[in-house]
Amino acid sequence: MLKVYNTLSRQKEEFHPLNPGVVNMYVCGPTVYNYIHIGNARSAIAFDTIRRYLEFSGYQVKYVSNFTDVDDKMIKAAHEQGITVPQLADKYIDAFMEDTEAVNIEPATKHPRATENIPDIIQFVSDLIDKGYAYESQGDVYYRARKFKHYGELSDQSIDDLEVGASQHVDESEFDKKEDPIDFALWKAAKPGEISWDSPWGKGRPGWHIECSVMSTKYLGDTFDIHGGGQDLAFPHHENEIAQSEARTGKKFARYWMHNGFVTVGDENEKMSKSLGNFVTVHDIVKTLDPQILRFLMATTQYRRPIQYSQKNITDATNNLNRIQTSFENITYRQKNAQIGADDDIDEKIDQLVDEYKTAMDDDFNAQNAIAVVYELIKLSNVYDQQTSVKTGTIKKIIDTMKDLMSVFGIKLVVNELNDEKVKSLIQQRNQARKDHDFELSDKIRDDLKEQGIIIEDTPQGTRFRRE
RNA sequence: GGUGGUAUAGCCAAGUGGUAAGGCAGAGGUCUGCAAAACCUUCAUCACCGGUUCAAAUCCGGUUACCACCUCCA
Repeated sequence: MLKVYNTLSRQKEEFHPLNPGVVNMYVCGPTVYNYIHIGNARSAIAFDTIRRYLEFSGYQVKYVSNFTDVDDKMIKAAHEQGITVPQLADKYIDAFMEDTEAVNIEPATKHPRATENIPDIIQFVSDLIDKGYAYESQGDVYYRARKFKHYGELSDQSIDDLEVGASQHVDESEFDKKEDPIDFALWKAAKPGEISWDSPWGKGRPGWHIECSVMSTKYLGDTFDIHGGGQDLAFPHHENEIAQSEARTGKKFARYWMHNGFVTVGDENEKMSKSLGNFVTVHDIVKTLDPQILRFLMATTQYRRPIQYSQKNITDATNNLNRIQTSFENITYRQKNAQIGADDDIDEKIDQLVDEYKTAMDDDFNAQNAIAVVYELIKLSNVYDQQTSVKTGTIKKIIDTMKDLMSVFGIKLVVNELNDEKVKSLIQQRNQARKDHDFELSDKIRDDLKEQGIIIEDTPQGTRFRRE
């Protein structure tokens, strides 16, 4: 039985989707004014891994993730680069797709953009005004936070304890337009020259939170199963989404709220963020780092835990992934000279490991425990590999299981085919030299191949080789 | 000030009452012509203080440190 930590209740709950067998989930995507940094990637990887495990468990998943393609930062960045807001959005949405593909993130079922849903947003805001939850003020529209009786429940804040302006990011000029300082903008009047859309309140654009309420309910229904995002979005973004959506529909909005932990940098474990300027973009990092390693590091850390981005952690991840990959290639090689049939006791042990893996992941996607099970499978495989007699059926089961379990983490295990005739002939020469006890020559051939990045290993089944 | 989170070996990290998973790094060994890969062995009393209990990393009370959020953030 899958259990999920629900931020709303602050405990693990049994997971039962609204419609049996189907999971509808929405994950807050980025504001597309820059390349995504590895903190954004962590969030995307965490929820992609969750999605993959849900699918592995037999659910059909509808996954919606938005692009926020208009807001103050977009307008500012477009102005600085001398391009329009839509041009800026297109540029970084393309980059997003490229970067997320590199770390093997499945495209969402739907990637809606805020600017493609302006009529729905205007309708949504109008509905809130009609219901008395929102009011127009000098071309802006604000939400009466205090009127929504559940306000603060997600972040466990009582309205009176919210210290207005504590983050020092509030625009002072807004206070004059609000009935109450905790009210938040649904619609913002355009300043001269800014991108805008016509609305009943004059020319303007959506506020920050509204687009997620509109797009999630539009594509997934008034009530859906999982809403995810980074921990920093719980307040105010998700709190406001709940207030907007439930005030409008009178129904429960998201049923399970899931928040991923941060990527931190430096000895102080400081949060990586665009505003602090201490970020590394995926775009840059994949130039020097195999994206699979980044994916492995992030997917095998439990999603609520922080991840320290450090050379040490990258090195560890590299070593671990190499170990899995090498074991996979070795057992694949061992199919040579395997006999027809299966070893039932080994097959049974593999089934047990798969069960342990599921138990781990069913516990709020405990990837740390799950990957520990994969290491047990690796060990089992390595030991089996060295038996004098092995069976094709069991080897196939090992290979398939490794692939399946790793693909949940977004890691593709493939054998790097090396069909270089020159290499093969060098290996033949080397083996002849070894037969002749000309170890000087055989070692030279091995060293030369190593310089080309090809590793030679002698086994009882022959000489196997792989790329470094 | 309010709220949430974290503190386990050199590093990463699991573990919510029964005597510390796993990985990396390190040490020793086996296999090998030598290697490589692999396997085996080895490596901690769990931030601090007090309490409950036959028994606590795990529960309770207190202390300390760090991180995050409190309308820009994944």
